[in-house]
Amino acid sequence: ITFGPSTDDGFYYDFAPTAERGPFTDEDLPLIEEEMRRIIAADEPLIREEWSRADVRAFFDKTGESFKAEWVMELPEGEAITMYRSGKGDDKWIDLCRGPHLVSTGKLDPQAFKLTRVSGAYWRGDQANPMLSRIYGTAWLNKKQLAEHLVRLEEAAKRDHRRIGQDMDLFHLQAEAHGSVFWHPKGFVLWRALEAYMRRRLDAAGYDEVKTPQLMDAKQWEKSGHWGKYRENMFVVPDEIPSGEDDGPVLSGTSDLMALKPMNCPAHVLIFKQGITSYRELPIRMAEMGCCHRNEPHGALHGILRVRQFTQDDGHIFAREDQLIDEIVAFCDLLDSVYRDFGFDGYAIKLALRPDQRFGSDAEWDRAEQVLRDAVTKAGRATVEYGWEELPGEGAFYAPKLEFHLTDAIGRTWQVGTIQADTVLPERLDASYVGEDGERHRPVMLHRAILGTFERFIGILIEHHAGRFPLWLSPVQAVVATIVSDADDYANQVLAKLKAAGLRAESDLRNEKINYKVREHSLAKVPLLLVVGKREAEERTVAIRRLGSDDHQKVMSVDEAVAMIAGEAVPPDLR
RNA sequence: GCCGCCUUAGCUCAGCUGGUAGAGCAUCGCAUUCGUAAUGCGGGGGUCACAGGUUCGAGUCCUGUAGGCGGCACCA
Repeated sequence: ITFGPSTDDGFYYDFAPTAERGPFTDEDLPLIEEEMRRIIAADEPLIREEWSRADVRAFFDKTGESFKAEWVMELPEGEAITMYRSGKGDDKWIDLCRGPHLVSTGKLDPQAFKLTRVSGAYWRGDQANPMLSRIYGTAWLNKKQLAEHLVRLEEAAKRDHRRIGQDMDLFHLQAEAHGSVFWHPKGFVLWRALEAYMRRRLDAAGYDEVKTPQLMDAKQWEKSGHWGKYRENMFVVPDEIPSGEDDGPVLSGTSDLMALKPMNCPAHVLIFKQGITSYRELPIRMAEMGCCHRNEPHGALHGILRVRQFTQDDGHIFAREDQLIDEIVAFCDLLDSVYRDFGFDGYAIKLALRPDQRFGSDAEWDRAEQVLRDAVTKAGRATVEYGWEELPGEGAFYAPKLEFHLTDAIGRTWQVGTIQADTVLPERLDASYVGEDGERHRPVMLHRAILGTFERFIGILIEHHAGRFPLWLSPVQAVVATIVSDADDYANQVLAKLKAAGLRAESDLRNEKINYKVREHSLAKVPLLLVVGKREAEERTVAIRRLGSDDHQKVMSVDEAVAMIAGEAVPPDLR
């Protein structure tokens, strides 16, 4: 049984495995390709026919194609249904398809397609249904286009953050802490640059930074609603290990339970609830570089883009209804400015609407969704350039979400930033402020993040820049490389001046040819190479080579060079 | 979690149908002081992911486990 929708760069077919014929494997692909070429070579006409729904149903019942039989019954009754037919005798083939098709199989270029992979996919995208065997392929007008496409894929693979993370010694992952990142010194330099930058931006935007507990009593998670809706994904521990028996931790029984926080919002509400808040104090913008744990399904983990322990640049804005639009617009502008500073000109904005499983009334959801919609429109970003679309059913259980997406090296999109208008959690956790009228009112809580998580954002940043970070983010900004050992002392002086200027610099005094050093530091993606030989040592100069520029070295005095580099290395928000 | 594939030296990989492990780079040592993308020679380095099994004999075959990759499902 086949279904063949097209994808961005090709097509896929789903097959229902049978008792005799299990799921397809990689080994099947060449055989199937060969068969496809044979069909193309046969140059069979593809004939369109119109059938009644009942006839189609009867046909698939007869051939035992139960999935198609099920499918066809959902097409409109009175309309003609198109079937395509080709071949004769043993090769006879007929199938349900909306079309259109080529007039004949021979119109295809037999060398311009390739089957790329097999995978499983649930029938109708539902985990409760049987799994079909899916074959992906890519198809082009001619052999040359196909070859170019395959080269593009190879190029993209080189930008993979996992590849670059290893090559540049930024981080690693290992089974003993599966789903959590080991940040190496160079990777953590990036992290710290990001963190320092975000902290400055948030300070300037009127946020107050806080720090909240990793572990909280399960009862608190029950109140917030996470225990009911999210427990599967939470790491739970007993708050006391029973003594006397050395049977190890007990996760049931009389011990009270604690849970590692999967998000920071409830803790922020608890801070908000300390004391009494006046309407005059709103909005309160609370920020936290919050480390969270989520027990994600194994198959969901992906490099550092989807992990089980991560740190969010989280924040919650407690606001009055009349402040919401302005706050959301201000957030959109802040986020835009941040993304641009990191070199992302393009990103997509989606509005994720109420899911089936949710808290709160329909009226609240109507309002919350409309506030987000209005704010994006007011910010001028509900447009095609921003890939604006609404996603029914994709919201969080407590609030609709604006999602901000960036794209990885091979074109997959990842949600990074978000802002969510939530009335449910303030209600459940009984957060209130005193209004102008002296009465208690519920604030709206805007959950928001710009980077999303440091892990994912750094992963995307790596792929976006292919490891060639802007100077202010580069783990190693400059290397002073000597040509002869007579220049060692001078090189050390240059290095000291770079470090005194606050730059991340290293020296390379090894007894190696300059060609070797240039190659090595270029491959390591060091943005600036300061070459010093006998001549520079005598003249107190350096020859600067920029990454990627072939032999356009500039010679200048050390002080001039240090001042220039220090100027370029200033983070964009401080320029 | 589901489907398929993968796991050999620090890295990238080779090891035919089972006969007891190899290369390049990296590392270490020696020589070389050489002006913008790889200087030469030599040395060291592996329980072949882990645990069982089949076999006279397993990197190679089988089973299980753990990771990884590509999808699917999930993503508060």
